[in-house]
Amino acid sequence: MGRSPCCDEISVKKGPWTQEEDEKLIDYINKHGHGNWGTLSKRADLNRCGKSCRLRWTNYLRPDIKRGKFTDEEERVIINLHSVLGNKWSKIAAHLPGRTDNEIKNFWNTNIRKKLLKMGIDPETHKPRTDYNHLMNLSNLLGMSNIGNTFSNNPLGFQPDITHLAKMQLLQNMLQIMNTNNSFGNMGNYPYNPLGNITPSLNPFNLFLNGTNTIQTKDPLVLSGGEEYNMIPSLYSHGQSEDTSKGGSSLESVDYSKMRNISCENQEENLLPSLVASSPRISTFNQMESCNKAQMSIDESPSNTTFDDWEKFLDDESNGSYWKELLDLTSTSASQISW
DNA sequence: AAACTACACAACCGCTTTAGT
DNA sequence: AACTAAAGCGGTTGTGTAGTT
Repeated sequence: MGRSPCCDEISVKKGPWTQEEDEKLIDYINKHGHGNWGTLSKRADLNRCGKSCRLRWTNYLRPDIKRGKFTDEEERVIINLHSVLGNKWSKIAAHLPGRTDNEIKNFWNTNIRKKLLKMGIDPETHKPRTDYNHLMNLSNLLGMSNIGNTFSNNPLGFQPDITHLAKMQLLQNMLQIMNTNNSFGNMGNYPYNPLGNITPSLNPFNLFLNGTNTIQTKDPLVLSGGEEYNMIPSLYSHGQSEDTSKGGSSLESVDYSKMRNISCENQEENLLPSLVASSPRISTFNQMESCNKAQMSIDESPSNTTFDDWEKFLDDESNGSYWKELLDLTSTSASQISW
């Protein structure tokens, strides 16, 4: 299993490919196929490393490569697959005809990743972020936006969707924490109690209610989600649209039901927008496959945009009293946890 | 207009896996 | 089974460009 000989031992050209080089490579492969990449570079009169030739061909020159922006549906597929497969770009790419692993990886790192972070979702675990600094920032944001809303002229310049976003994130994070309450009750399994140094009177939910942050910590507190909690709301949980599943899309059919760790028995009770596995990579595929596909809502709920359902869910109630009620409820539940 | 910044994407690097002997 | 070369893969870096100050 030795390493392949390094190209820099030979004096080969590096850096961006010229049009002339591209033409030589395309011309050669069209006539002879690529065969051995190492010998190809010499035969095609390219002063390039074989690896470089292969990469240029597979990532750029191949005729079946799909160019242009990723569609919403492609984005959704990528996110869903990533939640199951992790950074297995080539495996993800296998489900997106015409897209290369490199392209998907770049798209993820420059686009989706940031988008998820902004929404309070950890792009690695696909769980809501639960570090307290993040929650406190949201809390402050909410508090400030409430102040802003009391003035007709909105001196802080907050836009409604900022408030909206902050609420969405708060809700997610609260649900995440509530879902982990079993773990808190059994902290013996954890190396430390993440909330051990917060006194009961400083129940974070009470702080969120007021939009204030009175906890002073030097270091960020990180909550461990543990392995046991079940379902969390997802902002991107829809699988393919109906159109796709009927073959209306060029995307290869993806059977998410075989990939996800979904707690089937709780499925019917859940009134929240559709859900995604909270810790998919922890679960085994056996568990995933034990779920009856018929119980899955993910492939049966077409959505125009990735986040529509969550937004509808949040928009359905008038803001103030609803959120107060919800937060009160959440606070009560949370207080039963040993803070 | 110049300098700076952020972003997108192509390409490289080095490790792992696969296939052939 | 052991070894090697080639291919595959994922993380990282470099570069061009658009947007902002």
